[in-house]
This record gives sequence, C-alpha cells and structure tokens, in this order.
Amino acid sequence: MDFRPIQAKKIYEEVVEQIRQLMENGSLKPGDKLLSERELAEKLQVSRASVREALRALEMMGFVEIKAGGGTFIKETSGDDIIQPLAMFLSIEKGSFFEIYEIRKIFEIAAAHLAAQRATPGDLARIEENLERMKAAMTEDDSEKGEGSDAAFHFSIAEATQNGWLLRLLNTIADSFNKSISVARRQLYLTPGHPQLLIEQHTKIYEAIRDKNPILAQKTMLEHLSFAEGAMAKTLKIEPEFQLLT
Amino acid sequence: MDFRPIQAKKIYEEVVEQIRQLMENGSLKPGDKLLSERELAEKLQVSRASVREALRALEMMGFVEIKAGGGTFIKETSGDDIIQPLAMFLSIEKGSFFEIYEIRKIFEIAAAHLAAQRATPGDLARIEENLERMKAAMTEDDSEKGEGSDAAFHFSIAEATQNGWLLRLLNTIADSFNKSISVARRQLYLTPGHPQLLIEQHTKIYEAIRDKNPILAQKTMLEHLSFAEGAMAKTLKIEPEFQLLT
DNA sequence: TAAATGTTAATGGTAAGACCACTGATCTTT
DNA sequence: AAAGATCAGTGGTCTTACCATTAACATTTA
Repeated sequence: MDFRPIQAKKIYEEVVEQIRQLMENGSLKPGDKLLSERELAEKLQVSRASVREALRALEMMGFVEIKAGGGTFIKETSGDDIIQPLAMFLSIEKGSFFEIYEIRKIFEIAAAHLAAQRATPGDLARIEENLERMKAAMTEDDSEKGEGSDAAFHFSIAEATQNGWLLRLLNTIADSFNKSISVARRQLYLTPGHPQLLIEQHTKIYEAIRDKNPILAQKTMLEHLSFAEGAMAKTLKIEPEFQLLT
Repeated sequence: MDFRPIQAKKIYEEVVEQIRQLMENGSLKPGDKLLSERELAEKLQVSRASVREALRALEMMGFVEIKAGGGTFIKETSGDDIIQPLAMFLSIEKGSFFEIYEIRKIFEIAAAHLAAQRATPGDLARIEENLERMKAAMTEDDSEKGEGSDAAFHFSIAEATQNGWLLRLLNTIADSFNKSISVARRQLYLTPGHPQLLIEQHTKIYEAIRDKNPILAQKTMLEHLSFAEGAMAKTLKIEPEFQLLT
C-alpha cells in the first residue's frame, strides 16, 4: 500500500503564509491597515485565537505593528526587527563565541574597506569626532565613556559604507556581543597599557579611511579586532580556534 | 510634576521574558520539557491563551518545539530557525538588491579566503566534485543541472570554512537571492559564452583554494561575483551603484 | 514470558463568547 | 471655532469547551 501521510498543517501557519503572499505580491504595502482580527477570523473561517497567533508571529518577525485599540498595520520593514531573534539567540548561546566573532570580523573588515572608498566628508567628521571622544575619555580615565565612544566609532564606520543592511546587521551582532561579554570587555579597558594601544589602533584605522586606502583600512581593522579578541579570550580563559584573514 | 508613564507591558512578552531568562541562566536546557500550557497558565496567573501566544513567539524564533499531544520542549538551537525571519524578509524586500548582494559578496569572499586556509581533503574533494558536475552539465547543455551544481559549489566552499554560522547565514542569503532573481539567473546561463566563462572562474577559485592561497581565492571569487552581478544587472536593466572590494 | 493490543489520562489545537481598556472619529456644548 | 463628551470599533485578556494526538499504562494474546 502506498499511502502518503496526511499533512496536518497548523492553521496559524497558513494564515501567516496567506498574509506573507499578499505582502510579497504587493497587495499589502507598508502602512496599510489590515482587516481586524474579527473580520479576518470570519473571512478565513478560523477562530480569532488562530488569527491572533498568526499576527503574533508576524509581529515577532517585525512584519506588522499591532496597536491596541487602533488596528494592525503592515510595518515599514526597517530590518532592525527581523534580527531580533538573532539578538536573543546571542544572549543565550555561549558556545559559538568565535564563530560569531569571526562573522563580526568579516563585517567590520569589509566595513572599513568600503568606508575608505565611500566615506563622505560628513562621515569622516563623525568618525574623527568619536575618536577624539575616545582620547578624551582616556585622559579623564572614564572607562565607561571610553567604551561608549569605541562603539560609536565602529558604528560611524559602518555608516560610512552607505549600505544600510550592512549597518544593521553589524550593529545587531556587535550590540549583542558587547552585552554578552561585558565583563571581558570591561577588563579590556582596565588593563594597564591597553587604552593607549586601542587608541593607537583606532587612530590608524581612521587615518587609513581618511586617506581613502581600503587595503590599509581593512588591515588595521583586522589587527585591532584580533588584538581585542585575543585579550578578551585571555580573560574568558578560552583559546581561539582560528585566526582569520591574517 | 514628574510622573513616569505607567507601562502596560503585554502579558505574553513577560512570559517570553521569564522563559528566556530561565534559558539564559541554564535552568532550562535543550531537551527539557516545559510545563504544560495549563500548568504554566496557573503558575503565572494568566490565561492559557496568553501562554500560548508566548509559546508561539518562542516557536517562531526557534527556541522551543511544540509537539501536539506531547508537550513543549526546549529546542537544540541549531541556528537555522533564527534565520527564518531573515529569509522571509528577503522574499518580500525587492528594493535593496545591491545592498544585499554586497553582503553576499562580503560573505562569499571571506568564505573563499577561509576555505583556502582550512579546507580538509574531504572538503576539497567535494568542491572539485561539484566543479566537475558543472563541466558535465555544460557539455550536456543542461542548464538546470548547471545552476544546481553551481549553488552546490558555493555551498561546499562555505562548508570548508568550518564555521557553521557563516555557512547558515550565507546559505540563507544565497537561497533567497537565487529564488528572487531566478529569471536573471537563468539568463546568465543561456547567454552564449557565459557557461564557459563561469566554469573558468569557478576553476580558478577551486585551484586557489586547493593551493591554499587565500588572497588569490578571495580575488578570484570577487571577480566571479562581480561578473555575475554585472550580467544579471544588465538583464534586470538596473545599474549597480557600487563596486565592492576592487 | 514477551509481544501485540486496547485503554486512558494528559497535552496541544481550535473554537466561541465575553468583558475590558484604548483609540479615533463623530457629535455636542461652550 | 474650540473644547469636551459620546460611542462604535479594535486589540488584550480570560473562560469554557471540545477535539486530535500522544505516551504511558493495563490488558490480552501467542
């Protein structure tokens, strides 16, 4: 006998799929108001609970925005929300430290390269400003300000790539990363001599971008990240398995 | 008067947060069975519907697996599921073609570089096998087989990086990409002379990886992707804004 | 005894109905 | 015309109920 198993697809998945298709073919554009939960339930011949579970899923993925008392709207997909599950994952998963850090390195190196090619005068000014804030933080011995302007420095480089997607992806990874290893990161700034080293490295990166030298920019960025990786790995008492892009 | 707004957090979000914390601090390990929906509802003093919405969200993000009639289990987070929202987004978003393709290029170039450093003999054999299948497909004039082995070739390179996260992210982007531009991709293989060019490029990439030359591997990969980008852009009648990593 | 079979309690899946708080537009009053 | 009150509609939540599936247990059978 040659029977095929009967597929018992969950209702909410079908609802998600129908809405997804409407978004894909353009019937539902960002800003559009969706039918109310009650109307959807009636049209699809399902319970309101099923509709709500589908909308919950779409909300989690950042495709719709649900306003209590107002209605449900197709969201202008910025991309930030799509990445939320990734951020949550990083807060839980500890094992794949170096795999993820490697991806961050790939992004940052590429960002430095592209920034050297495309940075506008405004971009350059922002990068330099963050570098100066770092230096000031060091003389003031303000490690918190130092970390903040460090992150801002990297952010402004990603901005200078003119690639919004690269900016968002890199930020998500970097943010989640900095949170999950905040201890090691703090140590990075409290070790004698390290702040000066870090500022030297950042200065070199900035100069390479300013001089529109993509190769040097990516090289200095790699050196900086590898140094930070090694220092943090020492604090965390784990050994990096690979050495990227040497 | 200095009042702080009373924040009406949605109940399901609080449920998600509580479970997330239990996962983060290790109280809930992969494989563990969660309390039943009814028990959770009673313990948390909320309705079963709210518990279900929270579990739906966790399921969408790939953190739990829900078996009808069986129970809810903490999932061994493979990472594939975390990326699902990204895949769904790519199927909808059409505008940022070159931004996304640039990210793909960044990944593929890095993958080629790392593969040249880390490929095992087994990896190399797989890469070569896919290359041979491409050649065979060309002589047989089987464009479908050609596209398939092309994708497999790139996949096997990503595999050789030994970085599971890079593999998953790259696959998600590449898959969504190939689907959304299937027309242009087909044209890429039907244009006279192109198959031969593509095979030459792939051969160069393979040889660079085989010879453990990361710089050359990344250079040949870049040339290949830039060529494909230009050809597809011509079919789609759009002009690339940037030229990456030249 | 051990395997196959039947039973049953627990679980997730779905539905229906109800009530609340909030939103936004309309209507009323000033 | 502006301010306030009204009200229908919406999402948020809870309750109850029943179904289909699962898995453990009890029973039967060879």
